[in-house]
Amino acid sequence: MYRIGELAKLNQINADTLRYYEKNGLLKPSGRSASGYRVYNDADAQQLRFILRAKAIGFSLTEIQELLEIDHNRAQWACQDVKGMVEAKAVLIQTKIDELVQFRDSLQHLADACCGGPESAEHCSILDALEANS
Amino acid sequence: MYRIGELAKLNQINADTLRYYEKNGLLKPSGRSASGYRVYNDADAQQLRFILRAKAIGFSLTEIQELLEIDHNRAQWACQDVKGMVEAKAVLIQTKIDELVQFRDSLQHLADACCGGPESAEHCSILDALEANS
DNA sequence: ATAAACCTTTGAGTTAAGTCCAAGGTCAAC
DNA sequence: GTTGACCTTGGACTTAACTCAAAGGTTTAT
Repeated sequence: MYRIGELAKLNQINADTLRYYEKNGLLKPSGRSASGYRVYNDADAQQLRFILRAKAIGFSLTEIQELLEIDHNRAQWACQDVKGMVEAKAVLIQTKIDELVQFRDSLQHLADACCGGPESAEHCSILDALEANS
Repeated sequence: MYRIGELAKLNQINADTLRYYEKNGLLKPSGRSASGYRVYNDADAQQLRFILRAKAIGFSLTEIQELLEIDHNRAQWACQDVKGMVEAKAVLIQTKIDELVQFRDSLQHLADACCGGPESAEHCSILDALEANS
């Protein structure tokens, strides 16, 4: 049994984050104390670790909600559903990687063409490239 | 001489975006018509292309503002200042790429271990991995 | 008995880069 | 002389995932 601050500290997050997760349907404490304090049990703590692990992997909170729903009703889902979600996410990430690689290459291209010296930037090739008509 | 809608259309952006750029000090129209309409000249149009090109490369509007400032005062800056900015940005992007590659590998790892079949997810290795204690 | 450290709720603020809306003024065509 | 397309301003809204503040109640230690 944990109080909110305790559970937060154990997982190195902010108590506000736990309230936020509750408001968004990700983690509801199993009970409340007589005075209204949130009380989390071990199952709650485990679910929180599920959430944080999935987040670290890169899932959004909305996606995590879907994963939790599946996890709580495993019998009603097929392995391929879950694998499909993960693979779709992988494709998205790959797209993002490709974009960034292209971006990095553009930058590298600009930097490579620049003398990089202490001279005035009057004729800087980088600025010229950005100025260029066309 | 262009009016806001004209310049926007030519560059395939929204007129609101031009007003937003003005508010944020990126592009001030060189004048106003008698009735208060924004009037952009060719130099303005060229600066807009500078902005859009830098944005396509991946710079944030704040960074573009810095680039513009340098561009407008080239004599006061050295090539190495500009090159430094570009290279710093490249390092940041590389870091982001590394993170995403790691994320993608994590996902791939999960997906590879999953049978992906039409069977119930009762014993899905992906969900198990997220559930795992430790 | 009181101070410190915790908890409660509601609601607003944060970042980035726009996008949309309302209420109204202007311009060109027919 | 009146549509319709354009323009003006100010301000609110969007997404994601928190984070903070205010005003007050509870618990724990001294």
